[in-house]
Amino acid sequence: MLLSDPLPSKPSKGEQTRERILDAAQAIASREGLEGLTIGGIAERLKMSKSGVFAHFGSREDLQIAVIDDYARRFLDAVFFPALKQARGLPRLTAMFENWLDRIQFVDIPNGCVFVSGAVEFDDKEGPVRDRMVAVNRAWQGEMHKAAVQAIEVGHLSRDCDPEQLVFELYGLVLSLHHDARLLRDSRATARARTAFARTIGYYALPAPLGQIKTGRTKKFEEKAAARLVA
Amino acid sequence: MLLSDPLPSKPSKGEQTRERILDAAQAIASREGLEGLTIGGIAERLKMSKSGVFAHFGSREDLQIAVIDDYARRFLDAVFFPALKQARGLPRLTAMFENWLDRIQFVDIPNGCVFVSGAVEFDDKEGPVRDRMVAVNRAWQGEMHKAAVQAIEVGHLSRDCDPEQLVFELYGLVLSLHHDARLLRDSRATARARTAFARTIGYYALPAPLGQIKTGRTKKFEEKAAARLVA
DNA sequence: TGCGAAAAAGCACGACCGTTCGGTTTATTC
DNA sequence: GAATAAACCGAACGGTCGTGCTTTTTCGCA
Repeated sequence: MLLSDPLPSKPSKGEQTRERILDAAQAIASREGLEGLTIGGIAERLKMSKSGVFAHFGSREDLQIAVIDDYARRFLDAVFFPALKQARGLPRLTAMFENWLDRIQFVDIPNGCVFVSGAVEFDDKEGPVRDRMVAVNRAWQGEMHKAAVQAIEVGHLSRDCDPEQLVFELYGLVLSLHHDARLLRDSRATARARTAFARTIGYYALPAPLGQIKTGRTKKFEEKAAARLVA
Repeated sequence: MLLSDPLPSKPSKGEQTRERILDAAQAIASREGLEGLTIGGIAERLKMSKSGVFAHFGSREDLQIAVIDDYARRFLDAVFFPALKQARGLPRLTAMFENWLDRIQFVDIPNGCVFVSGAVEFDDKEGPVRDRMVAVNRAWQGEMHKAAVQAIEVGHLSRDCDPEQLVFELYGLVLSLHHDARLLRDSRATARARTAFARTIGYYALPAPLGQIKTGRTKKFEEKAAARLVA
């Protein structure tokens, strides 16, 4: 990948501001939730007119959906795809969780997580926004599930381990972290999530090679991860 | 406790409708969240005028706080106080979690949980509503913590068990249950939470008396619990 | 039964919401 | 540089929100 993206040769004016709008919307939705996202709020932040902002999306609903997609893209870019560089099994599963923790700690704790707030806001509101919310959620849980299955297949985790059960528990750790860190402002929450992850994995891990599995968190890895989070 | 409460001899008309308002507010806040709670919505549901509803609370904020307090009272009545009838240690801790699961399954899954939605809605909004939300949350986590400490003291759980860590993990199970059951509509979530609870407790439990500890869930207990949930 | 107080209603206000529309400015293409 | 298209603005509409005021209805009690 080159420094200057060659594919879209000239990002037109409209696409440029569309990106700026999406950025602003992302920032607002993080703090106020998808329901707190208003056209006027974006316009004020961007010093544009409401109608100017509105014209880029057919409706507020389409804007909310675009924010969800945008958030999902950033999330997967920072959490999932880098983990694919790790070997199948526990290294990859661990990398996914660790990247997730980093993302939560450095991005979602200060700003708020659209997955978490959106899940609560739309769990009872039928419609296309909810549908998209469910879709991206299932996609991420599906990747976690796949990684867990691979960890069983390669012999890192016991065959007694139910992958869906494991995903359920890991997801709960992140939700509890989000809850304690944001509502209760407990700075020890991240450490607790990490401790619980180790204990949970340790329970399902096959005893023999447990201590030998490398998680792939080298110094260079850490640096790259930190750089990704900024973007 | 008698069938007819003797203390407030005559519930005045005002207090009666205040209760009706609180009931309606509870129902709406469960589905729409505390931010979706509107004076007009309550008035419509109760076939009253907006101003008639408004007069019972000085402001919308006070109404939201009243809803939080009311929800906390019902929650503790259904989940916490009945568990105090169980012996200290694992029986009581287990009863608290099981009552919590029942509450989630039969009340919060269909309607939505104010603790969960409120935590997300107000984790970034400074003010008295957030403060109250934090207070009731700390109170409940504090009771869980106390029960965990007692379980260690009486020798049901290992001294290596960090009570705060345990509360963190149990809270996560309930959050994950709420997430999967409400957003993804996965009916197996309750079973997963129960499985994870057993595994977590099993990890910290002292090996010797584990199988002998009674959880106190007799048939009569189940009937009483079911009756409580209706109220 | 009547009277004072409490409760509810009626009405209006200012603020903000998403959305529409006609006109103006800016960018892109020949 | 002119012609065409895309981008943007400003004003306005209908609607909902919380919240004050004033009036009417209803309740509770002597």
